[in-house]
Order: sequence, then structure tokens, then C-alpha cells
Amino acid sequence: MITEFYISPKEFKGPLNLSLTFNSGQTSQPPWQKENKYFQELIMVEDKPCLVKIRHDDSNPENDVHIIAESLENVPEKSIKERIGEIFGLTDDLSQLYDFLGEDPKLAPTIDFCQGLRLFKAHDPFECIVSSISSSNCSILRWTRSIRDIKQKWGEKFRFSSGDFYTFPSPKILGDVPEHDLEEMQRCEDDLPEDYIFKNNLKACGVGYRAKYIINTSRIVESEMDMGKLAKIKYDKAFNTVLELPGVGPKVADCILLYGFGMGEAFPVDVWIKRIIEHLYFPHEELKPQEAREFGMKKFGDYAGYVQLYLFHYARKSGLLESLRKK
DNA sequence: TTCCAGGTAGTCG
DNA sequence: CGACTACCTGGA
Repeated sequence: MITEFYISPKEFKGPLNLSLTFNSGQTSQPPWQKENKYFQELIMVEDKPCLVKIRHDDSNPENDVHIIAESLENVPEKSIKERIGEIFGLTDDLSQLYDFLGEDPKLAPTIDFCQGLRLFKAHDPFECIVSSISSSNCSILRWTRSIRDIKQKWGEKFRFSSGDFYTFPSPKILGDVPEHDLEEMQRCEDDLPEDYIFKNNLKACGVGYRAKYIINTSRIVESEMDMGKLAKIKYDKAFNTVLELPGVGPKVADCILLYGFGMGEAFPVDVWIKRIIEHLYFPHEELKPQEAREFGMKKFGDYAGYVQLYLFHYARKSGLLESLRKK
């Protein structure tokens, strides 16, 4: 069953640039698959699998956002629209954000570089947790490939007119997956051909030493972490909670809370954000990551997540990033 | 071919 | 507590 509708830009505040939002390297989950002019992904709406295709002609901010959703069961348009709004931050008031950025001479230049860039939230918090762990000390190319492989191997497959799509596996399933070739072999029956290639294990997805973090994190999420509760508690408490997961340090914790749980006051500090903050605000000092995080949270408050996003994209496009490369 | 980027966990003082 | 380093993979 197909649901098709439009969202008028009058329904949200400030501009939207959908391609920019997808391609700004945000660490929540892999970007959606592009087909023709549509970005598409399988998401759960009211617990029902739904292939959502979204398109926006970014050249004109007056244009409507076009949505085509394909589902096996009936899913109300209103629910799909709400999910889209959450995921692409359509309820975020960018005009207000730009007023805030404009007040700080260090941040004002980011506005022109990032028109319509919005926080791209995860559609599945657990996928976001695993993505964030996989992304640590790792290139975007590599961890997105890993997540794609994990979905194909252990997710549930759904067939749509434009192809097969997979859900991200549940914590229960992922917590019980073999860590590496040896473990997969030990679990198998003995009558395998000599040249059998083991590939149904986590390390075969290219996650490296993070495989055991992912498995142990899955088990904790499955047995003792209430994701629904996590979404409702305050940022500070949530931060300390997710910090306890193996493979989750301060940077990954903040990515999980920002992208997976929509906590805009999180300020994820990677090596680049640290260098950018030093360059802009502490030109003759070297900060520790923790100090950069505290500075950002205090100075940017509820906008911290957006400031991080805007600073990084601005630095990348303006050439600042290149000039800050190692030292 | 070797080298290196990139957060976290573990170890040492 | 702070400082230092091993960890895995793939792209340069």
C-alpha cells in the first residue's frame, strides 16, 4: 500500500537542505540510499515496516517536501509525517538558531555555509548505538559499510518494489552473533568443505576489535537497559548511563544522545571539533577533549549539538579543516 | 609496499 | 588521578 503526500515549508521553521543534511557526515546511522532524486530507507512506523522515499528540490526553499511511503500494512499518513519530522529535525527552529549563531562573531560565518542543514536523527536508537561504537577511530566509509553488512546478515528482510531492504537486528539477535571466524567455526557442524569461508560473524563486517564491544553492548541493552526510559531521563544521567556500555566513551556517548535520542545539548568532541574550538576560542592553548566538551556545553547550551554540526561543516567547506590537519 | 588516521580501554606511575 | 599506548582496517 502506497501513501503519498507533501510537506509544505510553511509547516516548519527556517530553510531545509535535504542533500546537505544527508551528506554532512553525521554520525547517527548510514545515509539513506539515493535512487533518482529520492532518498529512501526502511523505517518502522508504529512498529510496521515502511519504505520511506523523500525528495526535496533544495534549489528553492519554497518547494514542498515530497514523500512516498510503501508499507505492507496500513500506516496512517500522520504517523509517517511525524517520524519524518523527528528524523530530519523539521521541528527545529533554524531561524532562531541563526539568530543565536549570529550573536557570536566566531559562529556567524557558519550560517552561510550551512543554510538548511539540519540534525539528521537516527530512526532506530539501537542502530545508532552500534553505529556510534563502530564509528570510533574509524572512517565514515568503513563504518557505514559495516552497518550495511550487519543489516544484510542478521536483519529482517522486506521486499519492496524498488528492492530488498533490511531492518537492523535486535539487541537479542546481535548479542548472540559469533565474534570472529574461529567462534563461527566452533559453532558449526563438522562436515564443512575444506575451503569454506566464514563470513557470518561480526569481524567479517569489518568492525575490527570493536566486535566484542558490539556484542557485549547488545547483551547489556537486551538485558538491563531500558531504551524507552533512556529517552525520557535528563541528559546528565543519560550520559553516565550510556558511558557504561563497552566501546562507549565521551564522544560516542554524546553522539548516541544527540542523534539517537535527540538531546540537542550534547556536544560530541572528536579530534576535529577539539581543533576547531582551540583555533577559534583558545588560539594559543591546547585543550583536553573533556575541556572542549565542557566549554561547548556551557557556551552553546541547548544549541550545542547544532553548533558542533555547523562548525564541522563550515570548517570542512571553508578550508579551515585542512589547515588544522595534525600538528 | 609501508604508513597512518581515529576514540576507547587498559596499564603504568 | 593523568599520561601513554595497543587495538583493526582500509585508503593514501
